[in-house]
Amino acid sequence: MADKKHKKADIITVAQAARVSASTVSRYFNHPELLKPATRKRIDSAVRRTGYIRNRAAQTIHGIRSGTIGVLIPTLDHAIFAEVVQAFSDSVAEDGFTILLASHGYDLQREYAILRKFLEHRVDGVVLTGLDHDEAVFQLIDSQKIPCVLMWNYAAGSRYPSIGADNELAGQLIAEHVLSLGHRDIACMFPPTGGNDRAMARRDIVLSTLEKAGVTVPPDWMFETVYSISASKRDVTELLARDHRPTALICGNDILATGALYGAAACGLDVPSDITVVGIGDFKGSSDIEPALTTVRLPARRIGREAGKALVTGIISLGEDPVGSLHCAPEIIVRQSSGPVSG
Amino acid sequence: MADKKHKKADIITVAQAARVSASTVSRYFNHPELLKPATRKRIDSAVRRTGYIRNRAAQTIHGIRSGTIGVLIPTLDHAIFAEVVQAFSDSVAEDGFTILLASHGYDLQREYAILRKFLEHRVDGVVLTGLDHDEAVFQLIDSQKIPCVLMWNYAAGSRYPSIGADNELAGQLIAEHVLSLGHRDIACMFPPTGGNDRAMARRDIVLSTLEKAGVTVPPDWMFETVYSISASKRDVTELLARDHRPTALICGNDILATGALYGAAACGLDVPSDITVVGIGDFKGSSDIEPALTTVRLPARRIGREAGKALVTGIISLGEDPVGSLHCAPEIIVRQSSGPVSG
DNA sequence: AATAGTTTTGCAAATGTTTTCATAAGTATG
DNA sequence: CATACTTATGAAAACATTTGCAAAACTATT
Repeated sequence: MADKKHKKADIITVAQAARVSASTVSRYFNHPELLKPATRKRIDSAVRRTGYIRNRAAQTIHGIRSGTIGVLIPTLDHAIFAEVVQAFSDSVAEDGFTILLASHGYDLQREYAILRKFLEHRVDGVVLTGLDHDEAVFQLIDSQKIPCVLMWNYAAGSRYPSIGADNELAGQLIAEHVLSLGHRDIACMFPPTGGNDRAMARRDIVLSTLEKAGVTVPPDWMFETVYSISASKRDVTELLARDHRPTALICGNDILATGALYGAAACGLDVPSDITVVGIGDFKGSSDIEPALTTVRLPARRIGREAGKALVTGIISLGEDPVGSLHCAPEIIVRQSSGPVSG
Repeated sequence: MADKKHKKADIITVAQAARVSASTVSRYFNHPELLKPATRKRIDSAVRRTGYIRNRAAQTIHGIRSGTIGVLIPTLDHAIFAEVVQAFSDSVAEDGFTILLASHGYDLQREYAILRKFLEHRVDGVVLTGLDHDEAVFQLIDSQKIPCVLMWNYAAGSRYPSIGADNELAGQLIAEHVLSLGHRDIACMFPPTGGNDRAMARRDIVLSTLEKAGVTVPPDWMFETVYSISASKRDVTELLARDHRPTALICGNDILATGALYGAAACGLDVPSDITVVGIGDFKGSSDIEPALTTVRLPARRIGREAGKALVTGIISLGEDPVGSLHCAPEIIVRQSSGPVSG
């Protein structure tokens, strides 16, 4: 159908084909109601014949929105982030936005560089993951006066509107649950916390909640384990082989907890009668694993959706009513992997 | 640091601050070697003081590359796609490209619309997932003369260079493995195949491989199960409750196989002595689950990386040497979930 | 110190749009 | 059928850059 000429069709090509001026073609796209129906039809056919595709770059230099949103995440390799991004993308796509996606792998320096690149592309808004970022990052966003939301975590006084779950609350909920079952000999396994405020907040609150109840986690029951089922399985296998075993294990996320369940199974121990295992996140498989995992639900899809809606609102009504933070509350999900301390 | 003026800084603001012309500032970025070191320093400081950020949109209308690549996937919710995208993104980021990401949810109509949007943004190249797409999609890409690769699947005569695994081979490998263990009573569980050439190809080749060996799968042992651990667990629980049970179950992907393992455990059956369960994909947790899953590895990271390298090459050397297809061979991974037929 | 050659810089045109303003074409009113 | 509106269209300026060409500023050579 498309008469591919030598050069790609521009608005002038279309104008000539339709025997109108370029301005009229521009109006055809932006204010079609201003055109006579007959002209509209003529242009319609010309667009089709020439295979014209609008050039957003040319529009963007007029201060018109680019229709893109920059999404900056640590990594897609954690299923939960993939889920958030998917929901976010679907949400903003409804309003015609496309996402520019990049991951920094927990490297704050890279985050700054990526943000700059986003701004070069004149994104209409940006989403960062988590609350803590380099001060330079915040200043850059400030200086560009571009809408921004912090997704995934929630905190009342965040530097930009935050939309997500309160991680401290999540950690507290799971710690209290374990305590309420009577456990006192508790081990903890968290991912490395460098550059990862989420993991850090969770760990700290878990420990302080336990301490408030008079429970101290001995150093050799504190594991820093990379985000991987096999690493967790390995560490847990090692832990459970020792003479003195904890009665409960609190994991910083469901992936670690999954590995822990596998590790316990490999050691021939029963969960929860021999040991209670809990996670944080409520990832996809967590309800189906045997035994089903007790965890705290972080509503990923909802967070992504709400963050998308909020940012789009911020972009469309630029400045008018500033976007507010939104707490998507975490929720304790008690399943079979936790039970009262036996003995 | 950035003196935020009222309006955002443009190249002219910088030029004035550095007491040079706009052209010189442009050269500072694009051909710095043409400038006198002293001028360079002056501009450097001006850029810093004004907080100037280059405008790629303005560059792009000069036919300069936009530095973006459109990535079109079915969904991020399948961890394996997230992994491919992550690897792809990392790969092209090395050459300064940023990805525009969108998912079509297996809706071919939406795929066309998204592609158009990508082209409006003047992406330098596009990646589609899988081999089968609407003819209109291919024509659109043809007409724009833009580099394209088909990622994830491989097939010799694909319409555009394909970089991925041969799904037929993957299906054949797993079917042959199960047959080689002596199984004859075999059930199959595949995801719905509508609009999903990968799943379709896998299913068809599995069935035909079995048939070639004289094994026919009865209709009530053919499950069409949505991509979810719980759905699979449910269906498998139902299957295993029947009087006549298969000795092996071939699943279209590792998620379904994981659910099947859980289902078997819930029914009190032992894998593999009561039933062999195999998957396709070798997803992240598959090696750690108990029992570890026998599957076919589809090298997601490698595929993403190679696709990225190939597309970037295609973009940079536009036209010169056309990108070739690349087969990232699937590989059978025998673990504990499969065993010889007993009985 | 004049000349030729080289390096550095600026001017102006070009890129593909949108938009303001002005003009041309219709339409209703007297 | 002239007049005053209204509606539809075009011309040209504006947007933020890059780039070809020409001029200016150096350097080296005599």
